[in-house]
Amino acid sequence: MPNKRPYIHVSGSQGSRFMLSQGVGYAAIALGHIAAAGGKPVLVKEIAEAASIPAPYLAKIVHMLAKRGLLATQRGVGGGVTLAKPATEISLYDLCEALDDVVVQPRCMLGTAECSDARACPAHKFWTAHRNKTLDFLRSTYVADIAAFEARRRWSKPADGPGATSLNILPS
Amino acid sequence: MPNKRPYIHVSGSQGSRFMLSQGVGYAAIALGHIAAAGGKPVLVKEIAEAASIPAPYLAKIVHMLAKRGLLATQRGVGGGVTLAKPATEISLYDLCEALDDVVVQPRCMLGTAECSDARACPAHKFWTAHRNKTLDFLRSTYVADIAAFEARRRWSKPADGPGATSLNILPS
DNA sequence: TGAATAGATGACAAACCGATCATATGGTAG
DNA sequence: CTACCATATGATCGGTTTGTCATCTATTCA
Repeated sequence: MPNKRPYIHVSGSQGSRFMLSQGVGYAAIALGHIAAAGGKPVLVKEIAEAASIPAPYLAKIVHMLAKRGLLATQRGVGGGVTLAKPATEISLYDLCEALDDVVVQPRCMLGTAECSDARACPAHKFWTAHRNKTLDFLRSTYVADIAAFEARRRWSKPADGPGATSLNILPS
Repeated sequence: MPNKRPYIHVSGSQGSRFMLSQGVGYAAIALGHIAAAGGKPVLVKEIAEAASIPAPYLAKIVHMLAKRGLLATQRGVGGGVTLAKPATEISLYDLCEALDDVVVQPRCMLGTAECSDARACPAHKFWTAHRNKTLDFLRSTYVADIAAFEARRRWSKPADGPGATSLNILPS
């Protein structure tokens, strides 16, 4: 339905620091779709069309997630993609790990190589605490939450106020 | 002196989401050095050697910051780089803006194009609050703070505990 | 004027991410 | 066995950031 692309399509790496990689974003939405299907295999093509994600690229992400044990794929007629474990047991953090997002690697905010509690950069104290909050969110947000959020939004009025934005997905 | 490089040198964009760009990190440390010189012009080469930053790359960053009005450069004998305004008036946020770091651009955590209060992605509420804290830190941390932090660390024992890590640079 | 100094500038390479295309491979159904 | 379907896989491309190199230009000083 939406011919306006719901993703920021950027050729090249283009940066985008301070957000998850595009791949993890795609994965999060895709797994939400798969979870919503309730165990029935879903085609990569279907997901790609529904979420306006480039299909060949999504196929590679799906393949990687299958290799890492988060998805199960089945070729041939009647095949498709299913979750390899319950939607309540796959967190955003798991997706970041599986897709090697840099957010899971401890990095200095300023890029210094030797940055630790013992030898801190000027931003170290802030960044350590801030990063922990990021990881807490990723570890406590599950594919099930994403599916529930998307399902709820589908019943709310689009572009609605509080109904569309108050969700249990939000810690603190 | 340090032949171990204090920066993570990565050829290529390599990602590094969830930190500032390498350029902003270099700029922050470089301006700390310049501020510490107390108004005397500092050579790009000196800064580069002291901080183990690639000199030609630093030269470009310095040039950009000069174009944006944060630094003043002077060629010829006795020349070098000085701050164009007081160290207490140049924030990390200013550096990010001048160097077009993506942190200053509002972006959805999951990369969706249409993400707003009205049409939120599952991470929107968390991310909005989290991002505001990031910006608060950047806006309230100044080149003067960096210079002071580096100066203090120089007097502390290297790799020391609380003395080296407790600093006024940390909000909350 | 000429030499030395120091930043300015442009060309270019490497690495990575996002994306696309074509083709191979593994399954199911008849 | 054959046709068809759906994922698997590899080649390739464009764009961005980071980094290197060579050269130009501006300034100072003798």
